[in-house]
Amino acid sequence: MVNSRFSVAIHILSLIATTSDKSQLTSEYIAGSVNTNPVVVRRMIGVLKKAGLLTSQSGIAGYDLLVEPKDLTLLAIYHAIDGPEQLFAIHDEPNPACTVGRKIQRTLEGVYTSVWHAMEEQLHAQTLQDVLDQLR
Amino acid sequence: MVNSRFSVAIHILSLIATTSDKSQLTSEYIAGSVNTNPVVVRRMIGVLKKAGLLTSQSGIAGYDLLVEPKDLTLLAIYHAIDGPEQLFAIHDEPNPACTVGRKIQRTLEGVYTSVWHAMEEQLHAQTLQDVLDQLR
DNA sequence: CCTGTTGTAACCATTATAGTTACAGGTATA
DNA sequence: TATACCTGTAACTATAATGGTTACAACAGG
Repeated sequence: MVNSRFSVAIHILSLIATTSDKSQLTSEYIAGSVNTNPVVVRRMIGVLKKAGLLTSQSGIAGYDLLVEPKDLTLLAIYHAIDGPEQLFAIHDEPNPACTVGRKIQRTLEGVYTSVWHAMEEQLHAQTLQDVLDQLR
Repeated sequence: MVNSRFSVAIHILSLIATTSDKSQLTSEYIAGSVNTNPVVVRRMIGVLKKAGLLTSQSGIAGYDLLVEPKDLTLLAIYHAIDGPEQLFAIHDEPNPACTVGRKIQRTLEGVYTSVWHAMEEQLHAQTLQDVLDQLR
């Protein structure tokens, strides 16, 4: 199982998208909703900021989305947090002297790539707005 | 990224399917091809055996597949090794007092389930025989 | 100035992973 | 039977990832 950063990122973006009172929207408040530490939130927000999904100003509470929720696909969020594109690890240095060992890595890469593409399609088909609609 | 057990399992099954000289097929030989420790191999084989994919006999070298490679889907292998069905972790106990926190878990579960189903389809569409064909 | 905030670096506890040692017990053969 | 080789499994360990935490510099606004 992959880490929970993707879930946390979606949670944070949902909060930013739905909270009207910006002065309320501090990293501490967000951390209270996510149930984690404010630093974890600020760290994640830093990543999302670098990816161009939102802005913030040092010293001032509040964050602003730079992309409309309906235009922000979950895949874009996934890329923003630099989630792994390979879901399954492939063991290192199988024996090249063996027929199987020699080609297994390339073969598995092919398999996993097709799996990954299927995932990508799903993530591309859903937007933050879809998530917000389901939170109602 | 998930662990490499799935890759190792496919590697092991490929070796068993393609090695004609059974007396050669020891856990040490397999470990040499996978590039790991014989105990890691035996441990994995124990799991595959419990799942009914192969047989072995204590004390005797060699393993036998119980399912034809063309009938063994990668999804079946994945289930055999009890791979996670949830790819992304969801953070624990978001704040129920918050609109987002209250519903985020269920919403994410829905999203991740659709993603997982897409993956399942891909894994179901490929068999061990397909892998063997690519190893040629 | 004082309070509250963001942005980061640094450190730590917990857990997962896979590698390793050790050994009990089965099998085959000289 | 003695020997050699194998499987099966428990137990331990080193390494790395994850996420929580402390600490503090820098900024904003009353």
